[in-house]
Amino acid sequence: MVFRYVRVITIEVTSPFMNLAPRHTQMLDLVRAQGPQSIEALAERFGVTLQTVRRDVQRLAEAGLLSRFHGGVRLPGSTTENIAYRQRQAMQSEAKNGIARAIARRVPNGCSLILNIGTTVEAVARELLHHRGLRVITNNLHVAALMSANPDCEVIVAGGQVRASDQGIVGEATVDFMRQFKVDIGLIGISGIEADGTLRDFDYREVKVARTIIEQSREVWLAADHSKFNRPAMVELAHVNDIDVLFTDAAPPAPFDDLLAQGHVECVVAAEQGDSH
Amino acid sequence: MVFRYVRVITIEVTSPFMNLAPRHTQMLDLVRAQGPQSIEALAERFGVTLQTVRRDVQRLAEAGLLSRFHGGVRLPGSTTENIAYRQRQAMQSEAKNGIARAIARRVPNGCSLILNIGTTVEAVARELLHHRGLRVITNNLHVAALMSANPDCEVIVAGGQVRASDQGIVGEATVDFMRQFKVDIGLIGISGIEADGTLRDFDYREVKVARTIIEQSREVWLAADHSKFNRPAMVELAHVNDIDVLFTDAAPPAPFDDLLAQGHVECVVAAEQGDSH
DNA sequence: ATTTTAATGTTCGTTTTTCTTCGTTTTTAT
DNA sequence: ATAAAAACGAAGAAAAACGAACATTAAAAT
Repeated sequence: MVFRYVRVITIEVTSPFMNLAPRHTQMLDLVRAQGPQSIEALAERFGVTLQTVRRDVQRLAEAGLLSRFHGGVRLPGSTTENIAYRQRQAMQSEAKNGIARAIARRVPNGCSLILNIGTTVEAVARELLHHRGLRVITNNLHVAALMSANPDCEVIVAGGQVRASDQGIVGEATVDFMRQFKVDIGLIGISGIEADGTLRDFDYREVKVARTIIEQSREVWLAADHSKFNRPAMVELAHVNDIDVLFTDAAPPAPFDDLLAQGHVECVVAAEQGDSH
Repeated sequence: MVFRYVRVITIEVTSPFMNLAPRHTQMLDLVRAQGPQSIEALAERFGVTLQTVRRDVQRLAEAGLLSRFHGGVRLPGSTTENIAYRQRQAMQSEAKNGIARAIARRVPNGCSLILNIGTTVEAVARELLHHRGLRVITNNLHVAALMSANPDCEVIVAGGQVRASDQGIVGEATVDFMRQFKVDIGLIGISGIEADGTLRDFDYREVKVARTIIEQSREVWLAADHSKFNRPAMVELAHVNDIDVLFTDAAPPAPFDDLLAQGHVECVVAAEQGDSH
C-alpha cells in the first residue's frame, strides 16, 4: 500500500529576481574584493556585452547589493567609507590572496578559529566562505560580516571599541571577551618582524588583543607577506618562537630563515598563482 | 515600486522519506565539490538527457538541497539571506528615513546611546553621522561599521553570536556585555505591537538583548513605522509602558492612541518629507 | 505471463536570456 | 557655452534554456 498525499505551499515573493546566476554572485565578490569596477571591465571579465552587464548591474542595484555610478558600480554606501583602509586592502593584493589560499587549504572543516585584525586575515576569511562547520571568533568587523555569509559557520564577534581606521575591535573589553574561549587555531597578522625575531605592531590596544589570542589558541598561525620582514614597528607583541606556522609569499631572507628553523617554526611559502586573464 | 506576486507550488510526495537515487546523491556531491554546474554538464557527466537532469534538479531544489538558476544549479543558501535583508532594508525606506531624521533631531550632542538591531535603527545611525561627541554601544554590525565613519564618535560593539540573516549580534554573551554599561538613551526597534500594548519580536535571543537594553538605559526610545501596529510576532519583549518615547510615521490607530496616553508615552510622528523624484 | 509503476527519452511550444541596433542622456574637452 | 565622446536604456531579433505532453523502456507487483 502506497501512502500518497498532496501538500500545497503558498510562497509570497517580494521580488522576481531571487536566484542569481553565478555571474551575479561573482560580480558581487569581485566588487567586494577589488573595489569599484567599470561596466566595460565587467563585460570583458565575464565575456558578455555591455548591455548584459548593465542589466545585471541594474538588478543587483535594485536589490541594494551594489550601487551604480556613471560608468560602473561600487559597494553600496561606500561613499563615506574609509578610503585609506581600502587602499591598504588593495596593496599587495595578489600576495595576500596567495597567502590566504595557502592558509585556507590548511584549515580543516569543523575546527574553531580566532581571526584577528588585518587585511591578510580578511582575505583568509574570504577563502573560508565555503568551509563547513567552522566556529570563528573575530575582533574584525569585516571578517564578522564576511563570514556570516557562510551558512554553515558560527560567527562570534568580540565586544569592544571599534577603531575607526580599519574597523578593528580593540581594548580591555576585547581582551576580557577573548579570554572566554580556547580554540584550535589562532590566526594573527603583523606589522613588522625584526631581525631578532620580535613581532611588532603599532597600536598598543591591538597588541594586547593579539597576545590574548596567542594565549587562547592551541596552535598559532602568523600571516605575513614579504614586505613585513625588517619592517619597523613600535609595540612588541611576541616572538617568532611563540608561533607555530608562518605563512608568507616569498622565502624569508637572511637572518629569518635560521631564526625560524631554530624556533621550530614551520614556514609555508604560498606559490604564485597565475591569473587566468 | 515593489513588485509582488504569489506563487503556488504543489508538491506530490510518495513517501515521507525521500530516498535519493544514486545519481541524485552524486549530483549533490559534485556540486558540493566543484561548485555550480550547468544542466548540460550534468547531462553529459551522467549520460542522460537534459530533460532528465531538469527533473532531477527540480526535485532536489524542491527538497531544498540545491538551488537552481537559469542554466544550472548551485548550493543553496549564502546569497539568499543577504538579499532578503537588503530587501527588507529597502521596504518602507521613506518612512524609515523620516523616522530616523526625527529621532536624530532629538539626540543631543555628547550623549551616550545604545542602538540595537533593525533597519530603522540603522537609518538612525546614518542620520547621526554628523553629531559630535557621541558614545554609541550597539549589537548591530552595520551600525558599528557606519558609526565608525564618524571621527568624533566612540563606537563600542557588543560581543556575541552574529546572526546571519541581518548581522545582528545576539545571545547570552551579548546580554552580559551590555550589562557593563548605563547610557542616556536606549533605542530599540520592534517587529510588532499588539492591541494590548505588548511589544513582540521573533527571535528569543534578540528579545533578551532588547530587554537588557531597556534595563541599562535612563530613557528608552522605540522606533516603529505604522506597519508594526497590530502585526503579530512570537516572543514578548516588553510593554509600551516600559518605553518613554515612540517614534513613528503616522498617527497610531484606534486602540493605541489611548494606550500610549495612559502609559505616559510621548509619541512623535515624523512629518512626510517630499521625495525629489 | 501480465499488469502496474516508475524512470527516461523525444518532441515542441513557451519563456528567459543575450545580443544587436539606435536614439537619448550624461560627461568631458575645447 | 558648445561640440565630441562616452555611457545609457529601449526595442526587436536570435539563441539558449525551460517545461509539458506523450512515447518508450525497464523494473516491480500481481
